Amino acid sequence: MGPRYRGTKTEVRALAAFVALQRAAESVMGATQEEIVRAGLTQSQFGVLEALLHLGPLCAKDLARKILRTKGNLTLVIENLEKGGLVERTARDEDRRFLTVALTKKGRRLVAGMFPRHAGTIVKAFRVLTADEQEELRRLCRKLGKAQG
Amino acid sequence: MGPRYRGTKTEVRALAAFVALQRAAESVMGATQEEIVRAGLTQSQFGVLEALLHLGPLCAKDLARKILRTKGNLTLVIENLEKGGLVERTARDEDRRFLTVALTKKGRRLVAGMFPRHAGTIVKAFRVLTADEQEELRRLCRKLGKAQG
DNA sequence: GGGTAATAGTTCAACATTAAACTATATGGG
DNA sequence: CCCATATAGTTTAATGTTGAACTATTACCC
Repeated sequence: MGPRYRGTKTEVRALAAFVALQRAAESVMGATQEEIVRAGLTQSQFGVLEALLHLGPLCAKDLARKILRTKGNLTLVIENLEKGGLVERTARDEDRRFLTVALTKKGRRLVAGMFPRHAGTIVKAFRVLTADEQEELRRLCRKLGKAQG
Repeated sequence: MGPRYRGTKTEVRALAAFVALQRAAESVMGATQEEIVRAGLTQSQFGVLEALLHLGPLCAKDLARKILRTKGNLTLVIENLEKGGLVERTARDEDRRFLTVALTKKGRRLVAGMFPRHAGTIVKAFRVLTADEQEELRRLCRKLGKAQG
């Protein structure tokens, strides 16, 4: 009903890019969602397991940064993973403020088993882009992501 | 500690692009977060107001699609906006299953007042990219987003 | 027309998420 | 050593989010 907002070309360009960016990210995330739910995990839980698989044991703070959540949230996520016997945490001796979170055998088996299908889903989603386009997208996104914290 | 997962080139390329995509989206969202919180809104609430400002009155289902949330969630988001006197909903006469959600004067004033700064934040975040890069990013993201739902 | 399927929205319970206050540990300068 | 400061993690309250079951309305079709 009301008159639409009309921005400058610069604004329109950035806003359009931003909307597309959000939707693309949501779209690919949605594609991976089903497998994760089927395994009885949340996105955050899977994100933690995946990070531990690829990077080895990490402290909670690093995990929070990796999966883009708050510290407070990580406490719960790790707790729930621990209840499921998928990770274990131990205080670090050098600095007892830190916890080292590591995969258990069961956790490693689970996430390692899920990963090929997970990667396949993402590959499939990205197949609408050529290899060069994927690399260009990555380059542009990295520039954008690095610009802030 | 365990050996890192080593995927094929194709997998590595798609996964790297996906991670960068998520982080870029999070990064820009984070930049806009502060203004939204300061206005006493959530991301979802602001998303609804923004959609209504740009597109005019919409039904809850369309709003859900726009802001990438579930119907059930929209019930609450709209309810909270209504409590704040920012939107009003009226049953549509042609089809009484539909609600028409529209901005009130107060709601319009709020979101229209916020928008320039909001747009400015996004423009600023995207300034690390040239105009051409922004358009290329948009093109790639749209391809990716359209591929699924 | 009446029954069936489809669609819009609501409700509800379970859970996730955040921000802020808090505890515990470490660091560094006087 | 002691105090101030910083950092990692936890707790708590408020709120957001989802998915599934539910109601209400409409569309379709025999």
